[in-house]
Amino acid sequence: MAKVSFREQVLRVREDAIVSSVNRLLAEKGFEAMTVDEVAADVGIAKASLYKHFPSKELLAAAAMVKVLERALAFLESTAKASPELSPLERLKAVVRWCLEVQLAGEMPSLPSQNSALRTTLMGHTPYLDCLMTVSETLGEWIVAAQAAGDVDPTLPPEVVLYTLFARACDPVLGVLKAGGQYTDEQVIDLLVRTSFGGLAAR
Amino acid sequence: MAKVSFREQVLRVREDAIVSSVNRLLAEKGFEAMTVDEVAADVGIAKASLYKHFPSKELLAAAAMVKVLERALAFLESTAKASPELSPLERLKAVVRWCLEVQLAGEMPSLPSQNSALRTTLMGHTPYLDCLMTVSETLGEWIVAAQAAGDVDPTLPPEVVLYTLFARACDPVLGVLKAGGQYTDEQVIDLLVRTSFGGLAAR
DNA sequence: GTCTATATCAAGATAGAC
DNA sequence: GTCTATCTTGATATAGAC
Repeated sequence: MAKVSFREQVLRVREDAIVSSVNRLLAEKGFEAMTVDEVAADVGIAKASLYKHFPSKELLAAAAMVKVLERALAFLESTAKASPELSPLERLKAVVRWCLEVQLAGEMPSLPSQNSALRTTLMGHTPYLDCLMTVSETLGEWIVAAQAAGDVDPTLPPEVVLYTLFARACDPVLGVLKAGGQYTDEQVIDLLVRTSFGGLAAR
Repeated sequence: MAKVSFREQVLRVREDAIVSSVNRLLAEKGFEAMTVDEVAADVGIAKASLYKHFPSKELLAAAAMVKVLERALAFLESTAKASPELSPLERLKAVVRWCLEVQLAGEMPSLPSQNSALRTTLMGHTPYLDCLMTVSETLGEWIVAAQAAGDVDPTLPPEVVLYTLFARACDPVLGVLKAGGQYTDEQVIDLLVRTSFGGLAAR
């Protein structure tokens, strides 16, 4: 029993290493440009071994998405727990800030919404769907609460707000500003949080 | 002289057809998923003929980008000319609206900012750079004017406003709302213009 | 489960006749 | 310039030994 558990732990650690590599490579190069050979080389195992753990490139990406969604979920829970005094709007801002930080750290996998093989895999991947739904529901509650409090525009459909927040996870403006090199990471994040919630128009 | 001109016209028409196909396929599937075979089949010519016109897949994409930038430029000029009474802010909103309309029409090519071969080609493609610069300069003037008029947040760096506007050309929220099917095209566009300029927070 | 070696195939690009 | 046929490469995936 102990031996089995040990082996399972070793497996888990290895798979964690794989998913971490995938996560980083997905963030760096995107799904199409990332090759399975690269992943194997990055992890330091043979490609065939990799395929024993994850039977396809699409499932590799799915695992990476699950991992980042679990991280997001953990952040949501810690925010709700550790900072109950924060208003729903402040929480939503914190979520966007977290998204941008993860992106800046090169840990936000970006998947093409157009790739159909990948889409099919994701739509059939229960852990992914579960995580995505949980995150969406939590954010949805915060959004509705923020609207009720008069902090988020109540005339916007909540789902539009939700999608707009999700889109911050792959906002190309972040990379452009970062590449420009004339702002610190903190300034870039502040600018994007401001434009997301405050808009471009003067108040 | 007349004969040469005629031949050149035929060539131009053919290349226009090619670029139109590329434009549509890029909008539909993205750069990586679009294959040169598809383009050739769509245009109705052999692949080798295609390569006589455009020596690489990257140059095909560059031509598509130039075409859409030229369309954008024409829109900017017609807006400035036909509607001199519009405020700079209203013009900027019209530009975003135009971007979203082109996207909804399936005519907005979307290129991955990560692909390095493509990036290299674009950065060496003078017509592309020229068009991009002209568009950027025109928009930049409108942005500064809108800030001076107190309509656009004057505390935002103009370039941040510019990049945020450019990003509307590949906003994933558009596709998600469109796919949801519960809004008309006009409603989707209105929602995105509102969130872009007004932000998510209540006013 | 891990490895080396290989099958398989899709896609960018080209040769050469007309 | 257009075509058919082919080359070449790179990448997903697998076979089979240990």
